[in-house]
Amino acid sequence: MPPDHSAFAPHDHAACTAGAMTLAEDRLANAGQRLTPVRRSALQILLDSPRALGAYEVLERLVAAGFANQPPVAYRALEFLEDQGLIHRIRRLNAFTACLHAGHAHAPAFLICRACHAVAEAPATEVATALTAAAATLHFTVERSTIEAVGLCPSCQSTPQAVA
Amino acid sequence: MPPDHSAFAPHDHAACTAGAMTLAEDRLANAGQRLTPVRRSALQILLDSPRALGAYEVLERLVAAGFANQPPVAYRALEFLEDQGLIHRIRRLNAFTACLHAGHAHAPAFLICRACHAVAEAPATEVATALTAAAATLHFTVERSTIEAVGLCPSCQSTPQAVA
DNA sequence: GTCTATGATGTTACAGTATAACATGTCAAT
DNA sequence: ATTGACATGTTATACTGTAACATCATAGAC
Repeated sequence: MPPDHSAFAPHDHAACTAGAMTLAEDRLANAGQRLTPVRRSALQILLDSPRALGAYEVLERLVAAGFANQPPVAYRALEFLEDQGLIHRIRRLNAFTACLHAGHAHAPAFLICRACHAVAEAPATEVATALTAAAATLHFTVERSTIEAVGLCPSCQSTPQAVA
Repeated sequence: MPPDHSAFAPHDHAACTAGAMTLAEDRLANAGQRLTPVRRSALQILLDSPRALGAYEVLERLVAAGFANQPPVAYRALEFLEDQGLIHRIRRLNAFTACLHAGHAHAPAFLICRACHAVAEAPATEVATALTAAAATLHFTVERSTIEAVGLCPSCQSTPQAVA
């Protein structure tokens, strides 16, 4: 993995997704969970997308793959995948993105480019630690966290199409 | 202010809200912005609420105060107040909460109790710093951030009604 | 004082996001 | 074969948010 490996840097995406799918299969097998056709398709759809997709965008693609055109079809698959840690929900975008590091315990941070709408997952152990510590001073125990940043990715900083 | 001052600790809430309203008036006057009746009401509604309110909950209360029962009435007031830093949007809840520290530059973290649904604002300078640093390793520049944690507040930890 | 530009509000209509509830199907273990 | 648990199909609806345009109020220019 190159030192600056991230969704913002060029990389062999096909290899990423193939690996992620294999990893997902292993993880689910170990957890006694089933990667049914609709779940597998939903995961593949997100792996194939360079940006986060809304539930209804995922649904469109699922329909193209032969599934029924009903919101619960998409939402159920997405909920399952999120519970299993295979995808993440980006709250600011009402969208979902595949997790390329499934398997690591992680409370990742998401970096959302406001110009090109790319989303990258950043390692955020220190961020999560700081958050847990801040919460502890109020005697609050953190179970899950949402950490998202909006800004400009490397490419969009150079090409100043960057309007507010 | 007591050392553990927070939304989770008992305090003179009426004094808080009165102070916050005064502060809001000052800030808006300095910024050349107007605290119109609907904006003032919306802010008061959020100040009076122990928990974050959805836009439509705010709208209900605005209607009770004599404003029109139309979504834009609430959304416009809320958007204005958020732009001015007087309230915050909690993305995980699709809800809004008054800011009791308006005036300080801050990228606060929000602690959401999953049992009683109280929301507290935690000082999060270190969290924001860590996030900016993590982003910098990917050459991403952070402009705004969303930092939210779900867990258990002090009261709900003691009284184990705490179901998942 | 009245004109006018700006911002705020009223109003209609709709777009987008998400879930409840119940029927049906599938599959594995007994 | 039966059953129980999980998964899917299906209908309907609830919740969240915004576009677009008309009207109104306020403050400053003259």
